[in-house]
Amino acid sequence: MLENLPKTYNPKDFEDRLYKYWEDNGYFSPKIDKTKKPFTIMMPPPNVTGSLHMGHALNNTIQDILIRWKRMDGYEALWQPGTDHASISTEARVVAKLRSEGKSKEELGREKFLEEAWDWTHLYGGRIKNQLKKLGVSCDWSRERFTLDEQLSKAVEEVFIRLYDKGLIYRGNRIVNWCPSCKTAISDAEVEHEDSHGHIWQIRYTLKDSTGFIEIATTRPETMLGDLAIAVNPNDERYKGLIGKTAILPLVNREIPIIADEYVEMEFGTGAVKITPSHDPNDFEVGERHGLGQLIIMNEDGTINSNGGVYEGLDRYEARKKIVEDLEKNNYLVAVKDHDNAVGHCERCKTTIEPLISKQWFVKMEPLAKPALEAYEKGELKFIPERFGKIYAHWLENIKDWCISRQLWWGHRLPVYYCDTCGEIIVSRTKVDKCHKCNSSNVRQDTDTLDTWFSSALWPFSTLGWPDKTPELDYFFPTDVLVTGYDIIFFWVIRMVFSSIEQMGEIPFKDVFLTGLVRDSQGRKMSKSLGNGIDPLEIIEEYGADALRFTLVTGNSPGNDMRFYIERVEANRNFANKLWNATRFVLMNIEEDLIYDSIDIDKLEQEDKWIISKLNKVIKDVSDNLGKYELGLGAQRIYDFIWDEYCDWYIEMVKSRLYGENKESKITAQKVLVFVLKNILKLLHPFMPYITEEIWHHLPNNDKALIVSEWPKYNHEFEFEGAELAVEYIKAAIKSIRNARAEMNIAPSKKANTIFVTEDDTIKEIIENGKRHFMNLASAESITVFDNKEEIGEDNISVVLDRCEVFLPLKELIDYEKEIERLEKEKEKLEGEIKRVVGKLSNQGFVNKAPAKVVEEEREKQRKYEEMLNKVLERLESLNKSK
RNA sequence: GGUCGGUUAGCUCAGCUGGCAGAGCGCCACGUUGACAUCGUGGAGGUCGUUGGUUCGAGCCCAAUAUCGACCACCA
Repeated sequence: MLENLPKTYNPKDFEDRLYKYWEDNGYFSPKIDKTKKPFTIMMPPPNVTGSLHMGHALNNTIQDILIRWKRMDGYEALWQPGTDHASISTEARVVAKLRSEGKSKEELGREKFLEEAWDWTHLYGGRIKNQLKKLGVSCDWSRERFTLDEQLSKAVEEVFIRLYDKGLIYRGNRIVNWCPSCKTAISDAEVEHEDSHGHIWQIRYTLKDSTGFIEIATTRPETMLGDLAIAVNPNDERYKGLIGKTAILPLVNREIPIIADEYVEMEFGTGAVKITPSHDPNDFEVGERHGLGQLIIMNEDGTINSNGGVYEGLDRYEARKKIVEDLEKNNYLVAVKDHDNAVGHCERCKTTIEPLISKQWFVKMEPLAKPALEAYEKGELKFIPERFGKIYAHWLENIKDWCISRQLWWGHRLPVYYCDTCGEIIVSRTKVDKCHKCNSSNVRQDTDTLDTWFSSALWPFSTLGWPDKTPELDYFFPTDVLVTGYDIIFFWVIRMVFSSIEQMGEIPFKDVFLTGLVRDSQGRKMSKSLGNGIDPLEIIEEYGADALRFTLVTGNSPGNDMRFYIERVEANRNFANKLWNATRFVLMNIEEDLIYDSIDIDKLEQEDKWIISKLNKVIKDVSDNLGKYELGLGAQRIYDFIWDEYCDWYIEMVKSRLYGENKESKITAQKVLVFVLKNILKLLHPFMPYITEEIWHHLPNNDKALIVSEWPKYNHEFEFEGAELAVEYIKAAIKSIRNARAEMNIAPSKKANTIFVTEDDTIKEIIENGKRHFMNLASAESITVFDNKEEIGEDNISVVLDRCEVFLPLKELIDYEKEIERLEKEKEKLEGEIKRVVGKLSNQGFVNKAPAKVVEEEREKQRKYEEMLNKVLERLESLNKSK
């Protein structure tokens, strides 16, 4: 007996130790080996100051499964890890921290603030890395990168300058989404629209010539302070006479023109729209068309500015309230109606977005989007599941320019300088002290930083050393698959694709595997505010990383949200325990000095061939599943094989040989036990890396770690169809016998002579060969095989099988009422089956058109069921007679 | 308004190219044989949301419909 395992599976005993062992041995670090194929995955960089949540656990588990599989399958597998500086959220946290200390970012100044931010980063920066390690991720930590690393910053700067030089980055005064809380512009992708129940106010503007008035409708009355016109549709008969006239803006008393523009929809509201070019994207365009100019009425914090007259200083919502009151007081307000519309919110802080005209930097998207779309349309870029391709394409087809400047300090500062003397804009790789145009030294760098996603868009190549030509970039790029949540397709996936095409000339990855959300057991999104988040680390602590990993990849399909149930983790922990104990059994029953590395096919017995043949199929299926990203199916396949075939049947079948006298048979069983177990461990390793590696080191003849062992291959020598059929027949027979005994309440300990009656030579042979199994697994005391039942007495339990009948002469235990009941049930079942089969076969269409194989199978079923039914009827008849 | 998902056992979900409906949990009965009670054996439980269609054959394909959900969207 070999070194034993502890009696129960306790993952805490070895998980951390094994992780260190893998890492210390450099197993996570691939080499550049041109004789081997690379396989690369870029880890979506978590926020540097973030902490591990179920979403991370899910997609990192998936990535780890793929990486471990490919590594074993002979690839140089690089999994590139790192973290993201997450400008807006990190900055918000540092600002909040400062506020709690009674300080503000402004009074601290840029330099000091950045010091604070770096302190914060260093304080929390290692946390998520250590949490990921707990999960067992086999990424190459020696290559860890951070988006603010010097190298990556260089890449950011390089891309900015290249795009600027190509005219793809420009500065413009345009309507942007402004977050009054974060006090920065954000991109369209960062705005979340949410339906809200609001109001629409109908307001009367008097005409200057006192000939009447015009009524407009608005959902944001406070913006009237910035009105520069009223627009109507040129085809609107109601207003034809008013076009060109002047209206007086209520409360403000500004004179504004009534203009005609196609943009106005006659059916909506009153058919007349107030135009506020500085605070609404549509109005902005109308304003441009009609040369209305601009009037900004709001400060960056959402309060009304000095252009708002008496309303100056009020928050936008206070101003709204006050303005409505004043309108009402002065009889300008005609009506208020309930009105639902979608309001934009800041993705980070949920504050309502204020559309605001502002001078910002933009990336011109159309030329970049086009090839990104083509890559998808040509099929170079694939999505799993496919439906996400449409979402990707739809976004690209409707893309708008990307606002990339942020009024934040934490991030990549724009490499842009302004000459205050001559107004020149200088974009430069190096610090600029003097204007190259007017030679003035009155030059200052732009204070803005870039959108975080601008740097993460470069992640697939910046982490490999770009813009330098590095061997890593040459070997590992492009990557193979991206695994990420569907919620960041717009933020990240799309931007990586076009950035990569633009800078590298090719797509950054071929496949995009999208995961769904992990929700709580009630189907709610896990969130901090709800307090319903489940901490992966707590789960790992209690059940082990393997159980958590297995839970996350089974029981759902890619791209679908999943509910997280602790019961499922428990079930998977139990599975690990099952494997653990199966291994203990094997270890208790093998010999130390035996060589287990080869098995001799000639010496294999029936059940050996059966399990090896089954294993062979599992190897094929799991490999296929992994290749198609069907991780859940693959995991399930191994689970079933381990539990239902290896543990429930093979181990049970082989026990008698292990305890028996036949030395050679025993050795063969021992070798097969170990052989199959080793293969199981390999197949399961990507899913449950810890337990498999731990067990592996207890098995004999293992010279290297499981993590770098070879992935099993399908082997044609292991196709044993005959043995498979035979063992499956035996299994079915054992189940039927057990069933009959259980229904008759006969304890398994009560052994019975078991008499088989069959004329079929194949069946006879199977039974003869399977005697042992009936004795051990079907409570048989002895086995007898007869050609017919004449030699058998009357007082039996009978079990009808395919081409065979089994009799258990347990006279004193038989309750004939029950036996009849049981057989009646059997009869009904068979009659139902026969009805179905006969129906099918009497359909000429089926017989003529279905594949011959299918028809033949049905015929065979008909024969089988009818034969079995006859036996049941016979049996019932004789029972009723003797009653 | 547009697009896309889900609807299968009591619960949560699988179900690959159309060919006898599956798993885990839960439930019922029995079980301490030296791997495992984190277990074993047996069992109950489903008109695959509804209606049509295609097909020899539909959980799967098509069309409607109901319902829940997600995403996109500048109707003031």
